[in-house]
Amino acid sequence: MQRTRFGDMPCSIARTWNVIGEPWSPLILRDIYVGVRRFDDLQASLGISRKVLAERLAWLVDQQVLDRHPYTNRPTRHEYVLTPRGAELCDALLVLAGWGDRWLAGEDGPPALFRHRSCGEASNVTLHCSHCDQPMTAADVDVLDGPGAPAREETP
Amino acid sequence: MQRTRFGDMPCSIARTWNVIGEPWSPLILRDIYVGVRRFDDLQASLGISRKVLAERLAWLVDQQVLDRHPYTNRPTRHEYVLTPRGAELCDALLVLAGWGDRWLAGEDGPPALFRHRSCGEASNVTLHCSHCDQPMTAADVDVLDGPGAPAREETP
DNA sequence: CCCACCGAGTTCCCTCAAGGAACTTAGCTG
DNA sequence: CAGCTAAGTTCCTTGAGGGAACTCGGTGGG
Repeated sequence: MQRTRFGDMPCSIARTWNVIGEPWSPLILRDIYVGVRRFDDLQASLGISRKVLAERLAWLVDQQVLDRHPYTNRPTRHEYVLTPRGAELCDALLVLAGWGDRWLAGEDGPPALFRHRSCGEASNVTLHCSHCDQPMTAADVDVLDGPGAPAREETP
Repeated sequence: MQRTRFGDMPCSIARTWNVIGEPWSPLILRDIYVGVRRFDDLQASLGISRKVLAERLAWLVDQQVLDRHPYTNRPTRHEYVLTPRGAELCDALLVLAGWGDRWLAGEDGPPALFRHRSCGEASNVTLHCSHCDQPMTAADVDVLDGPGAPAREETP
């Protein structure tokens, strides 16, 4: 929850940022993605303030990125799991991680490897076009107004 | 610059977040990517405080994501352009935008379309494995320690 | 020559969120 | 009953975000 609300902007990047743009949010998702699912475990793993963690989790549940469900009654205890929405966000994390691996890893090399289960190799993600299946990066793209674009001034 | 420094964590997501995780950073990159390159234009386009914009631009230049170079002397004026590092970050923005398009666009549809220049179609990005070229998402991945992982305790 | 103007910041002040530590609550467990 | 544990919640301090006004160097007009 930053000062300016990004969620109302006519821009999918801004809206996405509104959901996961606060500090800690992507790291919380990362931890849940790799299997750290409980409040105290998350707090210990991240070193985050309990207050902020509680706020973030509530927000992410509210945004339908996470689901809070009990893993035991007697006593009732909850854990946080990814929703389909949240799982797709992890794809974006994979790309961010790839960028960090490429540009920020330093001499030691990347701190984590991603093994593609179906081919068994540690690899990185590359971006392809959903239409022609060929590689596609931001440099190969023209940005056009979409149907949800704000109305424009008539040609001046 | 958030309170906790993410840049020192042994995690490429955290390190990447340290570079672009503050509010506004991805929107600044987006604007520069689509051609808004000057201070006042960015300020007007984003509605950001001039103070924060100046801070962010300086930080992004410092992180080698942007380059500040003069587009005219007499009087000296500067514009901000993407470095190769920054251009690759825009790939990640494309993925974030895709997620926003899919989950947050609402009835009006996405506010922007991305046309793949080589095939001419408006499309989205999908993630593929850099090794086997097949589709690859976070759900198909095992996360392993990499060479830059912190040393672990001996097996307890 | 003087004044207004423009781009690109910088300074000042206020508010609100991040961080930390301590406290709470509900239900086991010995 | 005392203590423990998971999962928050409360309180306080500090510092970043936001806005508005100010600065600075150069330019162009009268």
